[in-house]
Amino acid sequence: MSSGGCTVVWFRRDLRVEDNPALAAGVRAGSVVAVFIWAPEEEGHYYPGRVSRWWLKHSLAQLDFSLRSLGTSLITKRSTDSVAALLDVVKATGATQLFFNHLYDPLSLVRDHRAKEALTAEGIAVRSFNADLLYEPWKVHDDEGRLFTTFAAFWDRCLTMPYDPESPLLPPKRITSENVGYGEVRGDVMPELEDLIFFNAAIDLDIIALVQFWCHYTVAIETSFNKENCEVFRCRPDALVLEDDSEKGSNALLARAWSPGWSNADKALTTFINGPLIEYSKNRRKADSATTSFLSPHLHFGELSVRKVYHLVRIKQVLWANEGNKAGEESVNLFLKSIGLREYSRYISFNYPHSHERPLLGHLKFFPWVVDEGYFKAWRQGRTGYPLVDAGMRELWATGWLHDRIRVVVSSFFVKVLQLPWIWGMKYFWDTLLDADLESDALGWQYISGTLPDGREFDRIDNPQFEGYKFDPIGEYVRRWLPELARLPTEWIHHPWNAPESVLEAAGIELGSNYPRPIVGIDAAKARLEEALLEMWQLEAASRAALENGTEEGLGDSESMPIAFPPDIHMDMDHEPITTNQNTVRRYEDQMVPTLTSSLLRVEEEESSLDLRNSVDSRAEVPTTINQAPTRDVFDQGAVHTVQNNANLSQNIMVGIRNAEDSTAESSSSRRERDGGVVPVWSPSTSSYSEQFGGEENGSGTSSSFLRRHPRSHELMNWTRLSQTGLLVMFPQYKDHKLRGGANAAKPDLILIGMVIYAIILRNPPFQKTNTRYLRCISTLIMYPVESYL
DNA sequence: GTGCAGTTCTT
DNA sequence: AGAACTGCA
Repeated sequence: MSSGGCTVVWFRRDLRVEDNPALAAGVRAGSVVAVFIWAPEEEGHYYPGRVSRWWLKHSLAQLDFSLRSLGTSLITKRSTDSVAALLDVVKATGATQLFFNHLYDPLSLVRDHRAKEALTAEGIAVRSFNADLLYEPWKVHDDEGRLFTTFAAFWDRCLTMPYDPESPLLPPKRITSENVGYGEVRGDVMPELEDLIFFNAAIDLDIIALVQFWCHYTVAIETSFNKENCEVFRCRPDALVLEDDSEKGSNALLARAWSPGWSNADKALTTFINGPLIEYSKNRRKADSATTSFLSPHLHFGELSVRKVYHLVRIKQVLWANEGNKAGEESVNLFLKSIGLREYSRYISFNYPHSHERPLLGHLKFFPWVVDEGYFKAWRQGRTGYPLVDAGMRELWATGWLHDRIRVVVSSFFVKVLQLPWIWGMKYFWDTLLDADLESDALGWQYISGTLPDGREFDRIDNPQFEGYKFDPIGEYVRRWLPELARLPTEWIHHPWNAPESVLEAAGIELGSNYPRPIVGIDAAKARLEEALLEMWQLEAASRAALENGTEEGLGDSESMPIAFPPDIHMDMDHEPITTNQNTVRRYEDQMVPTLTSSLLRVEEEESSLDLRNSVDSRAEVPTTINQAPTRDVFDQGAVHTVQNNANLSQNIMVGIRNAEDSTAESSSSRRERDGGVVPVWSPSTSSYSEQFGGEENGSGTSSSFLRRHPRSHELMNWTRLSQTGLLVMFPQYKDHKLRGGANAAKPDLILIGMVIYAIILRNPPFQKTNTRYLRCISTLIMYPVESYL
């Protein structure tokens, strides 16, 4: 190979252009081919969950966007074997070097080693860098060169290392790209538009992102329609199928609370450092506060460099220290500690590669876990009977997010009260958390489970009732996520099982039907835990004896069986077939899932109130009345009322979208706006909408078969034939808009809007039956962000 | 300085 | 649960 060959920069969990050492080195060396390989099968049990893939998808899109503005683009490949895919890329481009940044989870360590060997054997120069940590795991050890086994000592050493973490690198000014590999992956225009639709439907918070997408797509659409062919999109990251159709509806909601991508990450960091950081230590106690950094998903995907975080935060700390601001200084220490825990999780993972599947303390492997899928399910669904735990689990399910405190509460409950194997809980976190991170979560669960040298004592049980009053003193958080308890006085909110009958009645709660009784009593749990520990020590002693007698071979820690994985969990685990049994109440409970409402969507007043008759009525058709009362009563008050009205409309739309995607879905996601602008409502999810719009009750009817019959019906439309005046007839409210100056220039914009709306209609049979007024509501929803941009 | 009660934190 | 820390007499 000639020395002038280009460099392949292999992106993984370092999806940023700033402070990316591999990219920077590649740019320095000449021209660059940026590659991302999607090979989730390599992750085995840890196939990324729905929300995690959603994040990745958008993060990749933004990385691609940035790379494009620098002169290259991101080539994405779908593969089942990353190393083979890399070899392909190298061969196709004639690259002579491969650069990438380190990862520290066991799977990546093995894979990256393999990549290094395979490519080196082909004569490729392979170099790897540290982009994920302040200090590489092999650089931190005590004075005798031994590894640390407790966090405090580890972190102390990190903070007193003789040299500072590397300073962050600036983004490259431009990237010389190698014009090979283009055209290899060809998207067509319609899948792109689908993304746009969901993007738009969910965007109204993030104008910046909209502008980016808007420019990007407008150009693309103009070109494609002038040419009458759709090959403008090449090598788009979206060509990877990171979310399937049944997931898009739920995912659309995530975009309201989160903005993936490295430049958004950067903004989030700035916002945090200039805002909540100073109060970090004061506020960290509340479960519901919006004062955490919200940076974890950004950090997981490497959109943000920890070194940059570290340096910026330290600068603030020095500043506050000089001002004598004790609280601010303390806040920074605390925040850095959580960065330190992330650091430590990599350290542990690297040095003890089995830490994600095996307790670090040997004797714990003898603990007799309770293998009870019923408990497991109750926990996942937030039906354990302990309000704080249930509220947390429902928030997790609905939003993919949990405050750290609540993570501790629910996982500690899982391990200590239910005594389910922690690996199950970890797997569920992996599947549902937006910031799912193997190393961090393994560390967290090991800590909670007491399987670390410095973890919690194993025989300690935290009482969710007391924790409840500690983290959620007035029950605000519980009421938000468990509307069925909303009318319960604060005195009883964290222990409804003690409340007098009259109080429960007044609150509309019937324990055991409306809201469950505690699944396990704390005292019973304590007794069982003691027994289990006794058994564990006996087993351990027996095993040691057996080992000493040599009657058992190879029972060393390194060879013991890891705990088995849970039976398959699906994100949509609530999708049980609707049984036709007579027990309506039970049935209703099982299907109780969150749905979204939002106050953020702007709808013209009159329109919404009219159309809401429909949706409210349809809700009344839900086959139970038990929960109707509390839900309504809570929200049918004053100002909240209008909020809910608007919210219902959006809910209707979202559910409509979802039903079209997956008509069996009884569930739709819900979310919480960080600053509380949204009222979530728990409602029975029985397919009232598909009923209303002509589906059978089990939803397997119209909508899905419509899509089956017309899988790509939206492609049949030739958009160039839509006249501008035609569009203005459809959407007269925009006739006064000066769209990008000049009538001709306006056309692509209107076409785009038209396409979006039309595609929504085509994809959603419910809307086909609605009138034009409703249509205009929808267009208003979609146009709102466009208007702000224009 | 001492003793006590209440609080806060534990990776 | 227990150590460490607070405020107060």
